[in-house]
Amino acid sequence: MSLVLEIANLLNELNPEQRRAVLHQDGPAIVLAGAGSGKTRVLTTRVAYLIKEKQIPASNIFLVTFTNKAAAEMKKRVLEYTGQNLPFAGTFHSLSAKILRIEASQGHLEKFGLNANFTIYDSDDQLALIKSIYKINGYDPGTFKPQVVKSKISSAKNELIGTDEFKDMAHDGLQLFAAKVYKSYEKRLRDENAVDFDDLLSICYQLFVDNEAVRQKYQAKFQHVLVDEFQDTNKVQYSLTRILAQPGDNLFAVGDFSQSIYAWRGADYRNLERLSSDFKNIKEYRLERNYRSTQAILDAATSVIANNMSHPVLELWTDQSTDEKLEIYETSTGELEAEKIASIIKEKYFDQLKNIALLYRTNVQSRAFEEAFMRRQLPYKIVGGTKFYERTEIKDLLSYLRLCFNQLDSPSRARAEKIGKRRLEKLEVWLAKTDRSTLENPSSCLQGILETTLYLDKYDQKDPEDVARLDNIQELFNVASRFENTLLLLENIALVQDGYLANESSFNQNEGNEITMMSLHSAKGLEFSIVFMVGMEEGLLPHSRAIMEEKEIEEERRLCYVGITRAKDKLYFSYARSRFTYGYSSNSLPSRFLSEIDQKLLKINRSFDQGSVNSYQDKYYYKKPKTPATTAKTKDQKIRLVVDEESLDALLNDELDIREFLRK
DNA sequence: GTTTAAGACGTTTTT
DNA sequence: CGTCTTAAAC
Repeated sequence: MSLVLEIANLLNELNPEQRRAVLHQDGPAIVLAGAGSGKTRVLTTRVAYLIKEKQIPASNIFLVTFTNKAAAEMKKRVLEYTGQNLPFAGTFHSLSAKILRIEASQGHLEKFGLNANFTIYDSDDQLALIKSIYKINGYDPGTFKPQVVKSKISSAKNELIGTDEFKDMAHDGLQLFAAKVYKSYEKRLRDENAVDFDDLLSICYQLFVDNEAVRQKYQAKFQHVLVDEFQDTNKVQYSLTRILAQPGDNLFAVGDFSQSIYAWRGADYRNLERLSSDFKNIKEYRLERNYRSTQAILDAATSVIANNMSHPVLELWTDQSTDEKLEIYETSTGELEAEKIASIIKEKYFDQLKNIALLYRTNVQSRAFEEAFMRRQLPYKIVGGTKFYERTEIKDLLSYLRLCFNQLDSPSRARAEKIGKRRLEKLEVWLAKTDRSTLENPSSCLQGILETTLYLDKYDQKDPEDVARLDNIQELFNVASRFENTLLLLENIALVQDGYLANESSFNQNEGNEITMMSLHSAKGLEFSIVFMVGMEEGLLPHSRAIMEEKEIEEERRLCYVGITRAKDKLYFSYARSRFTYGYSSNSLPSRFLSEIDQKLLKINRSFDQGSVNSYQDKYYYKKPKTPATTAKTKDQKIRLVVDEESLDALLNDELDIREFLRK
């Protein structure tokens, strides 16, 4: 008996809407898939359908996602369904890198100054390169910060804007300056046989545009192109997708407007709409049945997101009815907010901590909760934070490793010089007399580096922090031993930033009984039985940086929507009436998003604890605006402009910076 | 080359 | 209030 499931069985498990999408025939399709509507299942079942029913070879399917984790999950499921591996399933970046490696070895990337050994620069390397350009040219880092210039260059590349075009478009000092740096930056990359993250996509696209033979080769190969999270594509990703889908236009794009939360990285949800105008014959499918949350949670999510005017929203529904309300907790201060949540968890959920997620807008908010959890001995883990490959000791060793294969790699050289000039000299002597096969073996290369440079001498066995570093180095050895070739190891590390590959065992879901804490951004794609959305305040969610622009408010609202739709059974909101930020304590207002939720769905718990403020006026809160987009805005603006006595005093006494105050 | 102190700054971060 | 960067001092 075969372990491989029959396609009919797979189709049987789908609802009619899902099945219609999976059975889409040739030509372009767009699938608007709401949160928790089973989009991964639809994508993977469709791939199985293409392979088993349509006889499409697995290697002729191009399946692209945004994270390595999502790609791994889909590959796994397709393997279960069909018994076949998908060689071209991955992230935009990893798939582009794969294509570039192949073409570089054919000499097709010479015009980009790249040979088959090209190095991939990560975000730190990019910054190092830019700083080095500043230094050489005597640019002042105070006038235009390297970080800002870096992001300008990055967005230009994502928009497929070259150095000349960028210069022509520049109309202010910063842009003119960035144009200069951009030009030198590109030259340096080419001279150093290197690409940055953005280049992986833009050079791949450029190659397809310039080289007809190469383009046709891949267009013929990839008979079907499937894209996940299409609302998060940027211009170069959109263009790549389009060009690869030709000539058959067998493009299957899955996405959800309401979950677009990466505009600041160039993602443009309008790409979903653009599909409909670029492909006249496109078929649209909608998945609105939700398998995750209770109806109350879905109604809350929908009532919030319905206030977004610039994109369509889905109406999620479920047959899981419940009369369980969503709860709001108000406390007087940020510290008490953490105490309150910690005590609720301790009392009600002590035995199911692993089902709990605590979500916040900014990472600094985690601190108060960590302290409160520790006091009550509630175990927790934080998702995000410093990544494995971003640690000093790992980056140090990686720079040595990279120098073994590309001596032109300036960020690695600079780093190695910083570790010690003598160490670097010894390394170079060793490199000259060591044969290629030793270098290509990851373990012996690393071993050789450690023996030559005496790098481990930097650390003290008695210092606990250093012991942790030594452990990390051991972990790097473990990762290295799983690769046949050092170059492959380096490429993997460059493309897998979150290091889940390094900690596979600990990454395997929550085996321990711990509360999971993370930012709202990190929570996308996950689900938890019990969710706490904390810091529901104007200034935090929506973030103070976003409150001036309606467009940005809408992105914050989508972020709120993403948070709400993570919850399966129970959802809590909390906010504090005053909060310490940047050393100042300031009064805060409940988030406008709370007022957008139907009151009937909510249970409000106010605690009139110590420090209760008299000026608290509940008439301003929790009133659903009649015509959301406009009244909500003016009402909130009115509130914001009121200067309370406390702030006024502080302002007059110069204790409070006016900008600080206006930020709220 | 390493340590220390003053100074600046403060959202999110799939690759 | 913290963290990180940079300059200045050992």
